[in-house]
Order: sequence, then C-alpha cells, then structure tokens
Amino acid sequence: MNRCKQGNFESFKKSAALSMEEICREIYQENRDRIRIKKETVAVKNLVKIFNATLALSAKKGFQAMSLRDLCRETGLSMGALYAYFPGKEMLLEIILLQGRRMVKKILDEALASENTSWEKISAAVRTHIYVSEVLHEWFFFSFMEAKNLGKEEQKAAIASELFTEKIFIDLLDAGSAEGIFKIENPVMTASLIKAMLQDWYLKRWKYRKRGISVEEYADFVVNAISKIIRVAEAV
Amino acid sequence: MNRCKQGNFESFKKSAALSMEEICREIYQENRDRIRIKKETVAVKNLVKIFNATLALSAKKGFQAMSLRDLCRETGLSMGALYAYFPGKEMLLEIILLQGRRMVKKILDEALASENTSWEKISAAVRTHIYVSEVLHEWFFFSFMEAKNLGKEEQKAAIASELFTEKIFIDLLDAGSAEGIFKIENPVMTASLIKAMLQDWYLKRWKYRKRGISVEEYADFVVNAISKIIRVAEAV
DNA sequence: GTCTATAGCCGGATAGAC
DNA sequence: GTCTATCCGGCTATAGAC
Repeated sequence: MNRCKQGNFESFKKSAALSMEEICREIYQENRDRIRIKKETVAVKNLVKIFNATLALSAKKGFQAMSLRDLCRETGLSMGALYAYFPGKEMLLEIILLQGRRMVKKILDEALASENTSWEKISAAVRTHIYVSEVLHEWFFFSFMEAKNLGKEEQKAAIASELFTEKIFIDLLDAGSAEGIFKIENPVMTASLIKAMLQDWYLKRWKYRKRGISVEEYADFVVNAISKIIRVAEAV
Repeated sequence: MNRCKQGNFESFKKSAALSMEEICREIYQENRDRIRIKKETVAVKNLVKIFNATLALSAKKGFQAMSLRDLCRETGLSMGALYAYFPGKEMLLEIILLQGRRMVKKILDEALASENTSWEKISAAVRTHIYVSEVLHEWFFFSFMEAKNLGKEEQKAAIASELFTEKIFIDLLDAGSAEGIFKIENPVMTASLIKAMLQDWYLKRWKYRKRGISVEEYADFVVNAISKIIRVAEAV
C-alpha cells in the first residue's frame, strides 16, 4: 500500500523486493531443467554475478560487442562454467529481458492497485516507474538499448511492453478526463510525453547525477510538469 | 529566414540544404588526402551509398554487429573498394558522427538567428530540431545509439553536443524568465524536459508513424506543452 | 578504381579432464 | 561444478591482379 506517496524513495526500495538476488532466484527456479547446477545457493550466487556482469559490460560496449570471454574475466568463471548456466549468448539476452519485464509489470500493477483517484494513480505510476528504473537502472538501460537487436518474437514482446506502460497512462488520462478532473486535448500524445519523461531518467542518468538531482527531485518535477499540462484541479 | 514558422515542414526541407549528398561532398573535400579516389563525382556517389548503408544496417543490428561484408553487400562495393574511402571501421563511425553534429549545429544556429523574442526563439528551436531529426532521422537514431560505444574523445564530443543543445534552451528560458514572459521554477530541469521531448521523436518514430502522427502535429504538440509548462503569456 | 585472395585474429560453442 | 583445450567460422585489414 502506497509505497511511494510523497516520493519516499528509500521506503520504496525497502518495501519492493527487487534485489538482483530475488530476480535470479526466480530465474533459477524457472530454468531448473536447462541449468546444469543443482545446488541453489551456488547457482543463484553465480547467476547474480553473470547478470550483473552482462549488464555492466553491455552498458559500456553493447551486448553484441561483449564477448563471452569478457564475461569470463568479469565473473571469474570459465567458458565451460558459463555454458552450465545458459545455453548460448542469445538465450542469455532473452532471459534477462523477459525476467526484467515481468518484474517491472508486477511492481507497477501493485502500485496502482492501492490508489484511488485518477490523479493519484497517475502520480503513483510515475513515481513508481521512476523509482523502479533507479533501482534497476542497468536493466532499464540495457533493455532500451538492445531492443532493436532482437529477434522477431522478442522484439514484439519489447514493443508490447512499451505500449502496455503507455496504455496505463492513456486509460488514466481518459478516465480523469471523463470525470472532468483533467483538461486534456490529446490523451495519447500526452501519455507519450509522460513516457518520454520517464525514460529520460534512465537514459540520461549521467546528466542528472552530475547535476546532483536526486530521484525524488526528478519525480517531483515530472509529476508537477504533468499536472500543468493536464491542468489537474487538486494538484499539490 | 524563418524556415519553419507555423510548422511548415515541407518548406523547411527545401530551404535547408541537408541532403545526404550535400553532407558527403563536405566529407569528401575535408578528407581528400585520406580518400584514394580522385574523381569527385565518383567519390561522392559512393560515399552516399556507404553512409546510407551504414546508417540503415546499424539501425537494424547496431554498428558493432554490422560487418564490413554486410556493408559490401548493401553498397555493391568490394572490401578493397571500401578501404579506398575510409581507413577502417572505427574511423567510418567517427566521420559519420562528426559531420552530422556539425550539420545540426549549423542549422540550429541559423534558425535562431532569424527570430526575435525568447518565446519565438524557443519555438523555432523546437520546430527546427524536430524537423532536422525527421530529415536526418537515421543519423539521429544512430548517433544516440552508438554514443556509448565510442572512444574517450569521441564520447566527450557527443556529450558536449548534447549539452550544447540543452544550453540553448536553458539560456532562452533564463532570458524569458528575466523578461517576465515565462514563469519557470527550474530552467535547467525544464530544458532537460524539452530535450527529452525532442528525442522522443526520433527514438520512437515507429510509434508515431503507426499512429499516423505527422512531424508537424508532433512539433505543434510539443510547442503547446512547453507553453503550458512555462506559462508563456502570448502563446498561440 | 575496383576486384579477388588471403593473412591473421578472435568469436561462440563443445568435449573431456579433474 | 568447473576448467582447459580445441574446432571452426567470420571478422578486419591488406596485397596484388586487372
């Protein structure tokens, strides 16, 4: 309930169980058959290493340019060991993307369920999205950058995910518009604009970091900007 | 003068001499020493082929993943011929990025020079940027996507270019604020927001295409959204 | 100017030792 | 479970024919 009202990032971070270990445990359990390692503690520990290393290396040079030998160096594992955890480079990419999408969807759904008015829901969705993208920054960046290099099926999933988030905003804008709370000319375009602002946080994080702007300040600014654009009545 | 007042994209396209051929002629003349082809007509014709093919292939799989053999297939040239035009894959990347940045800067500077009030300048800068990114869409996408894979010096240039555009908006917002025309809480953050909207046009073009939104509609929407956020008095 | 042929290297993937 | 050794294909780059 209300993980991030008033923009408390720290409390969000604690209440949302989205550590890398959490994610890797899920991945392990879903892929028990493919993964050749039987002891869960060992497997999860190394999966964390592998995924973190993949995200870090890809952030620097891109997934395609990252070699599995780079990955060996970074994780301390050998080529042979790596192949005990995933069946090939392409699959490694897909597993990371799939699991991340699920996690994000789950958290967004939860955040919305506990809000009431359209404006509260929009505000919560914005804050939650920005906070999640802060915690899982490397994943978000990765996911955006690699989207164009995927196979046909994977690309569809990525697009669906993008449109899913946007649809949440479109529906909320429509609802608030019908209730007469917002004054909006074009809900679809407005939702696109919101998405663009959300994305900027993880695409240009270096910039905001350098300027000393915190996640909470950014979220506040975005919520405020949206309230001006849609002319929400009871905006804080 | 006033290339794109009232958002006339077609007239902008004509007046701005930024065809690929134009760009390639400049590149050829600046790299006469490195390029082994003497006849300008032949050289420029093939440079156009090479750069267009590079942008197209990179859009699909990324520059790193694009092989020079892919490039041969796409251009109809052989490996040997390619190396008569550029000294290596890395340099090809740098040449494309450098020349594009120059072109964009030149056009933006020109567009601003012919406007008067702060709001007119902001509006013109927004429209011009969106229109340029429409004409040179592939270059903009390429430039954004490959930025992280560059060498140290090239990366600095890319960041400088990003901040340069943003600075234009920060200064204009400050100026209008001082004149009492805008009501802005945070010019730096507002400029970031504007940049995010500009970028969305070339990062998510597939989405806008699918929805049948034209460049002009998008530019109108962005200008309008900005006017609401900064509460400009004489906004249309 | 443009081609073909080839050098030399590095990538992903696998087999089999420990 | 993890490692080393190795296969083989594709890559960039260059040399030399036409």
